[in-house]
Parts: sequence; structure tokens; C-alpha cells
Amino acid sequence: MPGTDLDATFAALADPTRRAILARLAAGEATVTELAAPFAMSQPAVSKHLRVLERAGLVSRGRDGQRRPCRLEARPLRDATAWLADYRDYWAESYQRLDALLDELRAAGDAGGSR
Amino acid sequence: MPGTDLDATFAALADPTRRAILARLAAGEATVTELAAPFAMSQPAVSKHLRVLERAGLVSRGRDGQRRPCRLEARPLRDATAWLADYRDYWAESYQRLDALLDELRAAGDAGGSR
DNA sequence: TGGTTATAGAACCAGGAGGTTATAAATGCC
DNA sequence: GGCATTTATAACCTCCTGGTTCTATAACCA
Repeated sequence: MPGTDLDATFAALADPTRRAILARLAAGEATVTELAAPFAMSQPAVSKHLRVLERAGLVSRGRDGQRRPCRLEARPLRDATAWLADYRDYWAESYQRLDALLDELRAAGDAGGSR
Repeated sequence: MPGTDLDATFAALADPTRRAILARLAAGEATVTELAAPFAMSQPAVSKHLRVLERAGLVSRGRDGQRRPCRLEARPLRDATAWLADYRDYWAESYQRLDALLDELRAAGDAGGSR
């Protein structure tokens, strides 16, 4: 019931080409051919990647003559980050537990003198 | 050259069953049958999901008799979060731009009295 | 009008993902 | 040893993904 949007977002982020496209777009708008240039793949392949990013809401496109400039949309990235952030507490707790364990071991080591 | 680990992490996170498994594991260790119980799918299907999570480094497993208890490994989640965090600046910038735009509109509205 | 550039679409292909059922392997219980 | 429980493996199916090439659409240029 939750997360069909997260499905699309994480799936879109799972491809290195698409992450590179997003990284490029973080520097500003770009056209399809500009985005396609650095990659060793055909233009339709890049257009497909852009369609995936667009359907995930990560990219939106304008119209400028025959160009279709793409720009980054940050909202889904925020949602994904928010989902991951729910695990921050767990991480913190884990590291706390680890710290506590290390403290115990250190204390035991000092007291018992083993090793 | 970048991101083959991120590939696996984001791909693993792209499935709602696997995200639910991670959410369950954030509450503590669990066996395969415990993890499989809430889902309307076969046990081998859940084992496959666990293998995906394990290969992505998101889950590690111990051995307790015939049980193979699973526990959450937070590191890849941190790495994914770190990647997303690189876009924070962009978001901030975007919202700054949005704020600036809203300010402009508000100022124009106050001055021109439109609406 | 005709030619070039920018992008999308269609058809196709190989491989992987996510599911199934049936079966095997390992461990615990009498 | 014999049986139940837990988990993994194998074989199979269907659908999606990521790529290709070829072609169509649309806008600019002259």
C-alpha cells in the first residue's frame, strides 16, 4: 500500500546512466543531445532513460523550438531521502549499541586484565 | 566507474516487499519464516528477496541451528543517503529561488494591487 | 520549397526480475 | 534412526529493462 512512488524513484536511481544525467542536470538545464553526448550509447537510449526519469517525476521538460530542455525536479529525491531518514534512528541506535559494547569490552578488559 | 554499489542498493530499495523487510528488520533480527509471514507470497520468493538484499549488503545473516536470522546492515543505506545528500544544495538553491520568486510576486502584488 | 537538426516512436532482441511449484539439504526432536 | 521444520535450489514462466536500428515528426535555415 505504501510507496509506489518510491518504487519508481529508487528504480530510476538504480541506473548509473540516469544518476549521471541527474548529476548533470543539477548543474542546470540541458537538452537531450547535450545529455546524450558523454555516453557511449544511442540517442534513443538516452531518450528512454529520460522517459524513465520523467515518469518518476525526477525530470521535467520544457519546449524551446525543437529542443526539449530537461530540468531536475527535486521532490522525489526529497521523498526518497525522507524514507531513508527513517533509518537514521536505527543507525544512531546501532552505533550507540556498538559504542556501549566497546565501552563494556574496554571496561572488562581494564578490570579483568585479559589480553 | 562510479556507483556499482549504488546500483545494487537503489535496485534493492526499488521493491516494496524488500523495503517492508528492511522496515521489519529495523525493529530487530528475524528469521526467514518470520519475515515471510506477512506477505502473500511463497517462502522461496521471500528467500530470493533476501538474497537480493544480502548481495546489496543491506542484510547479513547468522546461523542459529536451522534458522538463518537476518539483520539490517545500515552502511549501504548511509551511502545511498550520502549520494542523495549531494543534491541537498541543489534543493536549497531551488527553494531559495522559489522563495525569491515568491518575494518578487508578493512585492509586485503589494505594489500593483492585483488581486 | 528543400535540407538539416533535434527528438520521439516502433520493432526487435538478450537478459534479468519476480513469481510459481516441487525438491533437496540441514538441523532439531523423540 | 525416523520425522518434522527451516531454508535453499532448480526449473520454469512472464514481463520489464536496456540496448539496438530504422523511421517519423517537428522546427529551424536558406
